[in-house]
Amino acid sequence: MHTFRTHTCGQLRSSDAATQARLSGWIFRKRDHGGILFIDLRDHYGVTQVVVHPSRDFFETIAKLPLESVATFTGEVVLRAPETINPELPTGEVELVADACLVESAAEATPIYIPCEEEPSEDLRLTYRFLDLRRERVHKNILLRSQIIRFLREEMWALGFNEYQTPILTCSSPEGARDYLVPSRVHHGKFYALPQAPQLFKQLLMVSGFDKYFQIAPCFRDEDSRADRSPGEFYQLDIEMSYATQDDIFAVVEKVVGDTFAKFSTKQVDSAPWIRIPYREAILKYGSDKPDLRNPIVLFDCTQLFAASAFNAFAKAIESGAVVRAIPVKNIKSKPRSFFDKLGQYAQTIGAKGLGYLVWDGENVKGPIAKFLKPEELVQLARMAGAEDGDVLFFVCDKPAEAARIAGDIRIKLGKDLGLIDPNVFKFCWIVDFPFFETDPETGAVCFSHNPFSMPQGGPDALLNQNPLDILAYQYDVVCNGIELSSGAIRNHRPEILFKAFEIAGYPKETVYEKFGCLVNAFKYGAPPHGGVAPGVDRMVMLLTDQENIREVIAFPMNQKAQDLMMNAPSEVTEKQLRELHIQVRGKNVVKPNQ
RNA sequence: GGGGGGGUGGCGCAAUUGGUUAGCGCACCGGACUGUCGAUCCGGUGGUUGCGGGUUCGAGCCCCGUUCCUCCCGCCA
Repeated sequence: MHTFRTHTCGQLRSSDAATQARLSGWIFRKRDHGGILFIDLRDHYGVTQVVVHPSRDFFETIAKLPLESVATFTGEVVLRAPETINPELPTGEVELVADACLVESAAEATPIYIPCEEEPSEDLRLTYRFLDLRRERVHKNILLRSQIIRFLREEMWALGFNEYQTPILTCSSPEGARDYLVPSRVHHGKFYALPQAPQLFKQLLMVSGFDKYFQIAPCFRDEDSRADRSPGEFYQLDIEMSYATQDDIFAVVEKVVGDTFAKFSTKQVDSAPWIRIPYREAILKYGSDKPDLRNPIVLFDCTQLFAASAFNAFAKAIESGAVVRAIPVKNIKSKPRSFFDKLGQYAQTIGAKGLGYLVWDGENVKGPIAKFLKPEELVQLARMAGAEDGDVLFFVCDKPAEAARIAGDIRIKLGKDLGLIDPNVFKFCWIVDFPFFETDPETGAVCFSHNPFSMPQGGPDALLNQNPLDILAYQYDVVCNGIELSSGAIRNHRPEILFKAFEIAGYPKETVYEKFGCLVNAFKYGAPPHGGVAPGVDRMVMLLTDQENIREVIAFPMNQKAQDLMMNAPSEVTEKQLRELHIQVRGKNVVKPNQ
């Protein structure tokens, strides 16, 4: 009688030699020598080599058993001969010599070969996600996600925050993203909505006196996806604090997010406090409100210089409202003509009318637009850019928003193409001082630029006495390596300021009550000043695992068209279900009864 | 809604830019092999090149339509 200890496939070491062990797992790889069979047995914890000798009665069975079948082996842990040690494996100094074997579950040939290094197509991976998740890279991502979420909770608890749950079935909110609607069976013709964020609830918790709230909160938005934005649903580390200033909130995020990045990555992480960049400065210098600060290129404006220049293409555009943004790049004069041509072509594909440039070459300044500029203008540009021999200035001329977008895009492309971006650092920044109002590009009327519930800087006085377009909000974003991690704000907890703000945006008091009655009502009964922030969990994990796509860090993601290919969601429902919900579907996608 | 890229055996890719029988690696099947670890060696099965039409002596490649995936713009307070 042997006594077997059950081990994981990542566990056995040389110290376990000569003991009896039981291992269960998937048959990851087989090496069949006819006279001896090696099996790499895999589970969540690792891989261990199992040796099967031909004298065993299960030898033939195992030799023919397809990969990815699940089996349990028992036998002796044996120290490997020195020349057969596998230094790649933590378990590589030993192997299990199988005495007995039980096939737990024979597999069919899998559509995805689990040890493969090439990426299977997205469709296939999502349809067979349960197999895709067996692959080491994705499996590790999901495990790391779990560990990160645990760490985030521990950090929040350590700072005195408590986690509270908020409803998943709530009411549709008139602002923001499209809602996912859920029809009510009991209330004919009425709908719940899934929360875009627990925004109102966390503010109401502040009114109720829970002064330090957090939640790993699911959020639902019916908007189109991007590589860093999963369709339908995502998770936020939702945070709200009473009596907090903007600096207090920043300190919490710098601690929690900073610690998390330091713990789960070997990359260099900015120490607190992180750089703060006013919104308008970010648009000017980086062409974006989510700048990648690893990229050394910093844009600047040279509208005035070109307005007075003899370069009519720009001068005329400037007369009708265009601006000129310069993109300075160090030491690329030796790039071939094709480099500049291709960049110009790229600029056109993203909507630029052209891409002028100047090359500082020794004593001369060359380039297609050089002949239109006077020597003193070139000197002035060189001074503005700090341009020296070898440097190049690219120019984008367009309406302000377009010029910023295009120049920002080219800045990013140059950063990537020229290898200017250090892959081994995380660069954080706060984007602050968002404008409270903006003009609607279509109607020209004043409207909220971002979040109507944030506190205007300067309070009621600013609302009464300042030009609305000059008013800034206590509103901020956290950006890391060009990815927006989080938005937040100090909230407007005073009804009279809220009413005034909505009045400027053209809404009467009644509208505020109608749309946001619950919040305003709650604020009437004594509301603490409060503010918060909500770093995106998926995006943090994405950055920490160096993934280009957010699907890589979500166990069961939907595809770009918001379909779950594995579960076949969304799906048609029966007529009975629809009848109960008082819903009639136009068109043909209705399943007949009893299906 | 718009723009870019893509769809070739089960999987990942190629096809000298319109030219012979559509190749390669992995997986799979059969055989050999007692120390491999992405085992190796020998042999084999498997393709209506997403779908429909067109141009041509000839189409995986060109044209038109359509569909699916992906990236981006719009959108995401």
